[in-house]
Amino acid sequence: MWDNHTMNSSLLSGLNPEQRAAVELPAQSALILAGAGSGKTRVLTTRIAYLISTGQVSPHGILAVTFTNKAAKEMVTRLSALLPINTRGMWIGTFHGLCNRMLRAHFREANLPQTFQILDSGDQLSAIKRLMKVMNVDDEKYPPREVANFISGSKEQGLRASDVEAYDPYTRRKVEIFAEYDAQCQREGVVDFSELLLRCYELLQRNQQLREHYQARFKHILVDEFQDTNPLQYRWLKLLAGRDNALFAVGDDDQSIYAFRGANVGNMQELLRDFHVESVIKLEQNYRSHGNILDAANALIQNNRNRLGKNLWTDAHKGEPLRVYEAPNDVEEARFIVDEIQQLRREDVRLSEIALLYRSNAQSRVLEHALVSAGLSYRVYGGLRFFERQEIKHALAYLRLMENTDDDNALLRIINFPTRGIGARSIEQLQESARQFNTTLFNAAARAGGKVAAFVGIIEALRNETRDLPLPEIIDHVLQHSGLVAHYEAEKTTPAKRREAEERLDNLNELLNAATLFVHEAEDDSLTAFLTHASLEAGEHQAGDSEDALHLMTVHAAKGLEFHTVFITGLEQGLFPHENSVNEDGGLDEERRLMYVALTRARRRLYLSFAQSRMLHGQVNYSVMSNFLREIPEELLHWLTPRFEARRTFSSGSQETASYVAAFGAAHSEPAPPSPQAAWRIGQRVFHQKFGEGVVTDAEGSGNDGRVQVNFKRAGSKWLALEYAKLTAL
DNA sequence: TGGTTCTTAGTTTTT
DNA sequence: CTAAGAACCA
Repeated sequence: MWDNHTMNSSLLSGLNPEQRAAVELPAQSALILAGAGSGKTRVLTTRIAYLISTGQVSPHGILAVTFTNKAAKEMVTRLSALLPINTRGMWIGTFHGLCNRMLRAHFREANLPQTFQILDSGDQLSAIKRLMKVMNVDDEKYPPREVANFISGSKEQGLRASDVEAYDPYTRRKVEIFAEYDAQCQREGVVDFSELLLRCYELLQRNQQLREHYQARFKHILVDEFQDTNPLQYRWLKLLAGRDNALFAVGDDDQSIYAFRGANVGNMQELLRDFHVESVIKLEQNYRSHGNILDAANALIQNNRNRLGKNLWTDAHKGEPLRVYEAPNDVEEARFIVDEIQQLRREDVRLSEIALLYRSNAQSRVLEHALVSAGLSYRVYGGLRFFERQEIKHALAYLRLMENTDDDNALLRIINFPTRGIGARSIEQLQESARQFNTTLFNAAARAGGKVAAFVGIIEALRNETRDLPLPEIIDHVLQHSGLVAHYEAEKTTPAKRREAEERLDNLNELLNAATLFVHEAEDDSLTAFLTHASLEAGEHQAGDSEDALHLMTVHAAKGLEFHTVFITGLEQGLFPHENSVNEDGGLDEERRLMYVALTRARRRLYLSFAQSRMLHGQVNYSVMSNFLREIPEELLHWLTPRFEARRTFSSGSQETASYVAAFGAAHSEPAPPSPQAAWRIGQRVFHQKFGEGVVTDAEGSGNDGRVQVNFKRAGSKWLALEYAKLTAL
């Protein structure tokens, strides 16, 4: 036992009054509105430490939920630093991780096999495709992607197939697929991500004894990033909280950027009502950014309706203004960024302290190209993750099938990989026979003869040979004897292929390392546990983390991170905000929150850049500056190029114009002659040199400064800046 | 069965 | 443009 008094004073020292109030709240439900950089994680972990050290609850009675494994890990790390306790047995994890834990503990009650496997999004998609083939569903009319979203979306609303109300034949068919898909998963002993949550929710709902057990246990439930919870997650929390437990939710409605995937910010309002929350505490003091950056973020986000309301402030200096750069095109934008980074390096800013953010992944290309040319090292985040690589998925499929022969998904992935002469024809026969005998593919394969039976022999041999071996040895054995290693060794034919094959072999080796590490760190070092780990933690990044490199990522991926310098690139209408979002309701607001997240990533320096034209889908696209940039007060900005609007007032031939053209000539080497046409009318037929014939469908601005939307016969609908696009009336 | 060419689509995606 | 997937041929 330690001295409560000293422990508390050291715990609470350094907290501001609001943070402290949040930490010291009595045991009742609360909502903490925590702005960007306001010390949210610190409050969450200190709250846990406080509850434990004041004896209000034992570590055993805490349930702490996050969305990412990274956040969960960080919480554990920080907690261990605050308190001399063993965090191992504590229930701190992601929604999915915790649900998995409960389902494993009560697999019988949940009607699952002990070794049930978890399908990631890719596995789920292939399971759906396979099923749709069996059901004879037209995948043109029902794109598997959409069906997958429909199923996951329904589950995230807490709905089973039988609960979905379908009023049209189209939806009815999707519901049928949904029902069949669930039946298939059940047969095969697998669960997808949303099933993990729904199954756990149903388990607690139906099983009074279990529910009461956990309700009695978790007196304090703490949730991070509460604005990102979906309806099912919220119901799960409500169920566990029951009538008496305290739900401590931390979130920021202004940083809700996952509504497109089912997150429901409305949960924050519901929480206030359902839990009779008396204490809403706002954490508005920001410890991250300089004043100008926060002022810009505040000004921007004020344009959103339906906010809970919050304004960030800081004790820090105003700092520099935000630097704005208008480039003639995407390549020049990248070149500018490279120049600035080289300058920053001379000022001793480390590369790893600089982030290049963009709205969509495709934008990284141009940037990467410029960085490679300049010899600057960088790292693109959010690419293919370790456990999602083809060769890793293959290796895992062997392991999964050994563990659970009902897993048809796994079987289909490897029955002919490496190739062993089992083609589409044989597989079809196998599926037919499995259906006939109402059994799994593996069982059907065992009855078959020839190559198919040989495959069954391979799996059974692997199983027998690895029985009772430690995990890394199991994996090593499987890699060697499945033929995977030999397959990739044999791929080393041409130099180009050799590099690829070597990389894949390296990754397989890395899988072995991952398993070794896992055995050392995990409480449960069984194969099942490792496979679960592989599904739930697709694995951050491979080696090379130590190198000083720039960070390239989407704005979504940047949430929760911070950098000395941030470049927000591609600030153009149609790109950011993205045109697809503008049509969805609430879409523009979500885009604005995304911009808010982007702005608040920067500690000291922020660059905002946009390009007049950019290569998109292989065609040059012209666009105008993002409205989000217009929403930032002028006095916070420092334009590195002449301001967009200012140029319009130039009279031709003036000195200013001449110097401007000299400096930024690339895009203006062929200044568009003033169009004789004063304004384009909607419905006007026009001709464009590159896109051909089209019809004006919309117009903005006036005269030569505006832009028009033209629906081209060949090239589709486009927005064109009249200043640059040469349109002829037809 | 495996390599080729053709077609088509192209936001964001913690698990 | 370019990457993935399907259709297509050897």
